[in-house]
Amino acid sequence: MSETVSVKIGKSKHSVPKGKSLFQFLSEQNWNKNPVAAKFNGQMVDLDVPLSQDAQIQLVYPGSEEALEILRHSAAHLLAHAVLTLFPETQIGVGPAVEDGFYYDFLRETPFSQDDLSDIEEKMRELSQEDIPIRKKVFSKDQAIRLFKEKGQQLKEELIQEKGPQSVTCYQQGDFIDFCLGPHVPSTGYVQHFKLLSVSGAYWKGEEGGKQLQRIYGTAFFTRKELKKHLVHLEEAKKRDHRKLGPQLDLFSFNEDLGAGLILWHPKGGRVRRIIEDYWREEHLKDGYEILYSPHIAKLDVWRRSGHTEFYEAMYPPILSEDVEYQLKPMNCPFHIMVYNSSQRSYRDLPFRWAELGTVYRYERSGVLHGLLRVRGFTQDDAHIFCRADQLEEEIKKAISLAMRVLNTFGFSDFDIFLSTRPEKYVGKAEDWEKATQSLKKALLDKGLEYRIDEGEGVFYGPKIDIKIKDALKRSWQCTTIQLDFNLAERFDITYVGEDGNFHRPFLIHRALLGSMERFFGILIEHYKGSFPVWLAPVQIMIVPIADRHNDYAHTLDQKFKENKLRSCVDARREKVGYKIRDAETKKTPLILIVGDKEVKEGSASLRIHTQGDKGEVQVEDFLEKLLEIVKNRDMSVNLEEVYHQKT
RNA sequence: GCCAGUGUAGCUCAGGGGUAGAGCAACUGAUUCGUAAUCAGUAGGUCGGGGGUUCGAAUCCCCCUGCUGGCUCCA
Repeated sequence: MSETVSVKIGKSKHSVPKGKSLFQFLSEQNWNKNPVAAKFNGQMVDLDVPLSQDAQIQLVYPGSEEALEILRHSAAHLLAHAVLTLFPETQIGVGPAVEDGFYYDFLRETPFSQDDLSDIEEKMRELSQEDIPIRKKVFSKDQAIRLFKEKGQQLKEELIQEKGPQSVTCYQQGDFIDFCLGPHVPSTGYVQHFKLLSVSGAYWKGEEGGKQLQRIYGTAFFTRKELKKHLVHLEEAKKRDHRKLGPQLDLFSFNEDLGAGLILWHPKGGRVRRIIEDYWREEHLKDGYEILYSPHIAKLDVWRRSGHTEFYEAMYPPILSEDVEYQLKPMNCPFHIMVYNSSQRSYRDLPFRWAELGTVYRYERSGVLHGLLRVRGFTQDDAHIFCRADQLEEEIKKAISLAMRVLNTFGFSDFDIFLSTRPEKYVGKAEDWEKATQSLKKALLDKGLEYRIDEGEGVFYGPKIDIKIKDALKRSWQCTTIQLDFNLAERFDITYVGEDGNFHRPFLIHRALLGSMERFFGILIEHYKGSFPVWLAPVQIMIVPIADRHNDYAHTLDQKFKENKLRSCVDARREKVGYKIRDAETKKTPLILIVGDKEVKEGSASLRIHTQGDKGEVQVEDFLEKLLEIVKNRDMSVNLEEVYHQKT
């Protein structure tokens, strides 16, 4: 008589012969859905787990995040399997599932080419069709080391040596075996809808100076449809690429002769930037900020004192002037602190809120430069707040509100907020850290904002709040940061005279809302796909006269708009209307006004809205009034429909 | 910085040892036109820069530079 165990799968109870694998049991039951793994008393396991004890089992089905991660992990194994089949001399590194797919690192004398990639993908498909069972194997550490040594897999050998426990789990599919914790899908046939995307370099164990490996990236899904959707999404992202749209829309450019990471803002980009800056200033003044200006260089000693020479790598070498070394500024902080220290401050003066659009220069290594998002010269929307302990919480709240208000206006309403707390190595007093961290938490709580705590992940000089915004494609971008700085406060010995007549150290809050003008502009371009809302668009209205005889009227309208501080333009070229409209549409002009005989006679214009098409005739005064309202309110939508009733 | 790929007209791309090509854009002319491309013509390039191999280099090799995908970095 064989022993049985009692297992509860979901809500149904079963009595099963002890030791039978879950997979086998499910097959016998003709389980109609296709799980990929299971949770055995809460622990994630493979489906072929032996049912050796009474257990509560939850099956993991496609559709869940966990299942997708398992699938992708198995896809990574399939990739390595294919690579070793085609190129047996290759050594395999590590191959995890990542955010949008998976990768596997390989060590090989000749790097993989694009052609290799399609061969590998082809081989993966073959192996998938063979539907090879994936089995978990447990070895002793010594056995495992010997096994991989025999296979010439030194990287794996090294990994097991370093990380392997006494009993080492491996996964085998056919003649491919990998050191891995799992779990995995039951067989290679589960991995069907995948695509290899790119090859790149990667360092062994992520250590710079370590061995250079070849990393192959891919993605995998449970259905063809999902895979297709993801690939379309990638295409969509490409179409929004600000590096493409920027020069196309004549917003900015780079120039090889000028140098890498240095931006040329064109007139149209300059317009948008000015509008952003004007708005930025307006909001800051509302919140009691003062605007500062500071130089682009300072004596090297300033940066020695601030600690930047010591902690900060990304500085350009000093410039020598009359035997004194000067340094191009990578930060604005010391300047603001010097303004603070320019006179004795009283507790009555605080808080100070000082903001500056400060242009800084950082030596970013060539390989990290990326469009407007990572450059060598950029303008931070910086500010420093000096306040007393009793003002701290209020000041943080104000800064958060300002950030939210500004970001909302630009059309961002989806945020990820992070609070980083004290790391092991830190400067300043522990009690100040505690006080500051509590204030940050309280401020977030008060604002009703959800946030995640990165325990011990703070920078050495103070706790901070980071706000990441999500754009139209749900991609996350770091913009706002609100940081306490105990380091500079001490190094520059900032003080105020308190009510008690003694010197006290104020809290120093460092904060940026948009991050940098360049970066934020890049994000905006991608968010809006180059089609800016009316209040931001470099050209808001394109006036299109149908024939030469309508040019005068077109110019009259143009003049009227300009007098109202609107950005309009007349396309008086001797081209057909269709041509001019197409041109304006390609340039993503939000509003197009067409004027012909009828409009001249009636003092009207025919309105066309970008991507929405013909909206019919409008009365100019009426249109102007409504447009001004939209611009004044900084209405994000280009859609005039709600405020504008289409004439029939 | 590292690994790999890549740079031909303003843009998109063809040409891969034997006189540099197309479409769009630009310019000129004709067309005066009603909601995403009118027609014809003209001009435009040290093929990213430098060096080498060769009778001859856009093409092959080396160095530099920019860009792209990653890695590392982003106190």
